[in-house]
Amino acid sequence: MSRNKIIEAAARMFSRSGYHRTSMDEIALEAGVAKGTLYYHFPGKAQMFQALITEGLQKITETIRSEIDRDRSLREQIETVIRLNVDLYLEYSELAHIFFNEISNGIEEEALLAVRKERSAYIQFIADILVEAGIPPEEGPLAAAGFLSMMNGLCSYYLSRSNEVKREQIDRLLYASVTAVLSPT
Amino acid sequence: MSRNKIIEAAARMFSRSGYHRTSMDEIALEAGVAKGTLYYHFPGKAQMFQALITEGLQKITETIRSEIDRDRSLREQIETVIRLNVDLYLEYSELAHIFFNEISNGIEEEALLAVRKERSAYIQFIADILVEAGIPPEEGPLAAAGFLSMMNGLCSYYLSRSNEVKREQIDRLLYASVTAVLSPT
Amino acid sequence: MSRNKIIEAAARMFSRSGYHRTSMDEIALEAGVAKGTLYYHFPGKAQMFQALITEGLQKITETIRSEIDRDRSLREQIETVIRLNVDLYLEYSELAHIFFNEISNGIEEEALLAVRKERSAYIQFIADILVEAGIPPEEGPLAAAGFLSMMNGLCSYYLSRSNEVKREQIDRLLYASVTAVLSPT
Amino acid sequence: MSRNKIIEAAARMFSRSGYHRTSMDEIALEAGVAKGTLYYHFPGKAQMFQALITEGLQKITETIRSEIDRDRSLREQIETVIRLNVDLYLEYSELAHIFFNEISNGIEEEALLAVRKERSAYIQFIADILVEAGIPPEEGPLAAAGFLSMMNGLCSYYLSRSNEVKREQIDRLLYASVTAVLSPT
DNA sequence: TATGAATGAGGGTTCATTCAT
DNA sequence: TATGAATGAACCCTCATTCAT
Repeated sequence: MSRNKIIEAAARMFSRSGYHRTSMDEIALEAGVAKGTLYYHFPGKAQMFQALITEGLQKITETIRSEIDRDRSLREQIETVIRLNVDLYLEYSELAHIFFNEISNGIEEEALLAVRKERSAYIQFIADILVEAGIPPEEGPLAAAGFLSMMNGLCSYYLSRSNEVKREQIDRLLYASVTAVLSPT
Repeated sequence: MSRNKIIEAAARMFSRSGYHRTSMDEIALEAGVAKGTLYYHFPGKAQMFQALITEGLQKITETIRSEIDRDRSLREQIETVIRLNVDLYLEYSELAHIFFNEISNGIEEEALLAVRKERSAYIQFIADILVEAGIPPEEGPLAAAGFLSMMNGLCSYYLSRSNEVKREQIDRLLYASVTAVLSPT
Repeated sequence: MSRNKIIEAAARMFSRSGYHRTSMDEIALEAGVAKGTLYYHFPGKAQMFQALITEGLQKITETIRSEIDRDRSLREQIETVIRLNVDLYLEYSELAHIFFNEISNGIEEEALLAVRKERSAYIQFIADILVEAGIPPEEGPLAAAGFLSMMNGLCSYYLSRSNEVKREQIDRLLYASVTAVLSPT
Repeated sequence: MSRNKIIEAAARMFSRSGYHRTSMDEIALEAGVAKGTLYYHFPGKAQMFQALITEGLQKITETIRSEIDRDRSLREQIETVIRLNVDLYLEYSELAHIFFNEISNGIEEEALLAVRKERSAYIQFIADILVEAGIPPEEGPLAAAGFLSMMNGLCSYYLSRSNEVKREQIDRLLYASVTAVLSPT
């Protein structure tokens, strides 16, 4: 079906050039369909982006959840969450970047709200894991937001200076931060 | 002089609506000058943004440096760095957001590089403080990048949910993270 | 049969939103058929409009003719023509409006000509009645065109200002105009 | 100034092809300016149309008013109003047609209201003249609307069948109608 | 007889930038 | 030093129509 081709093409293009730099023409070209086809499947650019985020996050949360279940110790669980998030970020860096940060720009209001909701849900998803790991419940979402942003920043830095930084450092710094928050002095 | 009026107007508008949502017309209107005047003082929008960032950061680094000098203990210095950064972020949130994240969009290459350089310099500036505070030198920049991003995320979250979160929590979480990195287990 | 459902749906939609504001999607939706079905029954939008007009007018002229036959006096006949025309206009205002005026827009040439022909025929139909009522034959069509347009304008005005105008005024003004033309000073 | 060139070009194009059939590209081409220039002078197509109508009507009402003042008898005044309106209609037929009828289509709400207001004002302007000539005040606007629509229809018919109809017939029919309304039986 | 996914030409609009004054 | 009219490439979106099933 061309809907999938479009979603995938859009993910590629957004991840490569960002939301605004990617034109509908380019997405159509990349997907190998006519421009009008985009509008047959999605009401507009913003809603396409929204669908892409929603459907992507669903897969991601499912993956993380199932991987965590296999782990025994708390430490392993946290390490898995970190590892999977970093993996995903490094693979879809630009898209993840948009998801975490760039949202507020020129996206249509309704779709923007939907994406924000998606983001809140993901933050809550991470927060729940942190709470289970021992963080005070009322601080969970904030800590999760901080964790994800930090990851975002570390990965960005890593991608632009991969010669100076090793991948392990990212995981280690994140792990240190998280455990610091878990058992505050 | 018009130049200052423009810089200030641009800072206000960018901070209010973001880089792309702010048009040159709006900046001219806000500054109370004609559109052409913008191009008399700056080669283009990107360069105006760059000037704004450069000049703003100069003031900021100076402020932080002088405030730190007054502190005695290491702990006080770190707390000051955190406090000042959070203060600035909360005041110029959107602008800070752009500075830390949104850079990759549709900004002209050359100016983009210049802004990235500024950002690297600021990260290095924070890194130097962290190194002085005990972090291994080769990890300074990455840790600083992580710290700034985390602050970014925490403040964003705080701004959108100020009823659920207290300002103190931000500082505390940041402090915990930083110290965790300073003395890894 | 689908064809009828489509014609009726189209009449409703055109009457509600006008020819151009009504999309083929909307007609299909209103008719409860798939979009492709429209093109199974009609070569295109314009031809659908044309069919709608042709078939509608046939019913209308038959109605008027049979109603007139029952009347005895000239005065009654004229009053009946006026009353029926106004009734129809007020019921299918937008459609009637299109029929009388809006034809010249973006309708395909051939269908446009067909609709114009229908309109001429209807004008001639009214003209014949007027001639029978005493108007000079060479002036019949022009007078009929004037009569129909006037009705059009009066009804439009009435529909937009129904609180200021009474339905009877329309009929009265039309009657006065017609009789003035019948027996010029 | 190019604003005038644009208004004139738009009047020509709208008058030739109607509002919807005329694209902004065509107007720009006809005016000899770049497309963007249209948007420098007008917020959009609808507002351009609105400006065109407003400014045109101003000239027209002024012309009619000054010409009427020279006439002595009531009869002359009415004849003048008829003559000038018909003249104008025949010169800018399509534009006048749009002004009187096509308004309701795909024009932006706000501009649409403005044009409707303009039309109401013009109807009132004609109504005032009719009232002065003896028509009951509460019937003035309706009669004026009827008069203008009739003129519209007669002129349209004349333009499409100029070989069958003489210009004088239009004026005569209109005069007969008006006087019939002035002194109802 | 009916479907609906796919098309692509065409339309209105935005906006950073230029330049004569 | 400053202006603002003019530009035009780029963009998002609409919609009548086609066609394989």
